Amino acid sequence: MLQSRLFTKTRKEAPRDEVAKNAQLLIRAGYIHKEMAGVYSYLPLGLRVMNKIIQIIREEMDAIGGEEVVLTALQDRKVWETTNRWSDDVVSSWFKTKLKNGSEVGLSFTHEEPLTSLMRDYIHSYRDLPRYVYQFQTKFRNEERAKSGIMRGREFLMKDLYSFSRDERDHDRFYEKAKEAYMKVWKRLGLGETTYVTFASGGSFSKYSHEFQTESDTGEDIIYVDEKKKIAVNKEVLTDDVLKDLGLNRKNLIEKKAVEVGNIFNLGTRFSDAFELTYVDESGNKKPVIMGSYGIGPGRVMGTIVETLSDENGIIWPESVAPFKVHLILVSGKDGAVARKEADELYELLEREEIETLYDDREARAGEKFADADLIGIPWRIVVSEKTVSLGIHELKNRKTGKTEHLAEKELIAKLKR
RNA sequence: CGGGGCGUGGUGUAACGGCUAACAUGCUUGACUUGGGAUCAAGUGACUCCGGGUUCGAAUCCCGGCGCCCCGACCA
Repeated sequence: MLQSRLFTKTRKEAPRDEVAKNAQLLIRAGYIHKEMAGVYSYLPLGLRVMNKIIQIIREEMDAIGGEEVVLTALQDRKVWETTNRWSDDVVSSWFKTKLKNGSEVGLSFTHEEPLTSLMRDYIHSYRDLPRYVYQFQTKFRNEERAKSGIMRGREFLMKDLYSFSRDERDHDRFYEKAKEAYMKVWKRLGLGETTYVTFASGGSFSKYSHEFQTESDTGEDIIYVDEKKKIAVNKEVLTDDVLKDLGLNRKNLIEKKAVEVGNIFNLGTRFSDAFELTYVDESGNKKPVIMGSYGIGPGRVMGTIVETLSDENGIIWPESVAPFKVHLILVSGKDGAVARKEADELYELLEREEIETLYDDREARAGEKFADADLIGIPWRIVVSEKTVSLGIHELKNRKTGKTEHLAEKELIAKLKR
């Protein structure tokens, strides 16, 4: 993509009303735009990152048998009255509005109810189980206090998967698979080293739920990590009994602040009972479906990556989610035509080789372009200037390590194609 | 929802109750320049968040509203 075609621009200063690093950098670099407190639009660069995060999650959900859908954001009051979760006294974060005829509808804050209700039309027999249904969908939550940039918003995207199993044994088996899939997701997103499976409160159907907590000072949670065992316990449930139960020793635990990037929990028959979602087994017995819920917030993931992986000059995206793989920068001297021609040709070559490239073809000084490139944070930078043209080499710099190398064209392409 | 802070050109800041609201940046034009946000020149851009009040006079003081940020509580 030609940078001159990008309508967003970088800015030197962050807006006064943003304190969180994620929002400051993402706004300065032109990834997002703030509409109001806790509500952000995603701009071309931001959308590219978001789509990559989504795709990684999608691939891992598909790999464990997920079937993707998109449910509606407008929600039927009746469905929520089934589980007694319509009232504002029970769920305070509802956004509600009215149809022209006066009847109330809600804006989805989660989807257990509508999906359970929907699945009643499709699950009747043990032959219809198990099912793993997921979506990427906007959630609306009337947070009393939005904060930390894109980390806690009033409108945000969420991947939520719901499992429908015939019994606890099947459910547990999938639950473990989902846990592993989640760990793969963090690894692919560049958060593998700092994200821990964390034991948290479980509710009425299991002793624990599991949160996926990424170390970060902006986090709202306090977790206690056993680094050897790579597991953690949320402070909320930390007691001697729990430690004993999990086989952990208080002495080995390190306190850390962390961001909850995902969570999974056993819903048991809470929703299937309420909606009478049942199936008939081989012997003709009617049984309730066992459900589970598995969430990840892609926007929060994006914010967490920026919080975790950035330096004083800007963002440092992992290759897997970077908006582009390569930032090609033209530095044109007195007679810019030669360098420009060379850069144009290299850009075409990179495009042909399907290496995602942002080409800074603008007429601007080198320093400004470098500063922009650091801020935007694309992993690889190629500089084409009079110097590189006259030497007949390609200069490749790594955003993360700062290492620069000089390569012939073939080597360059080979390296970037990996 | 309790407590605190703050609303001034697009952005970041300044201005004792008193001159035409200043500076930087951005943007436009030109010159010079092209390996780390250069330099110079000329322009552009604000009903000082909204509404009321006090005063000869309000960006500044008072009241109300709206918005934003932070701490805490809450977080299906």
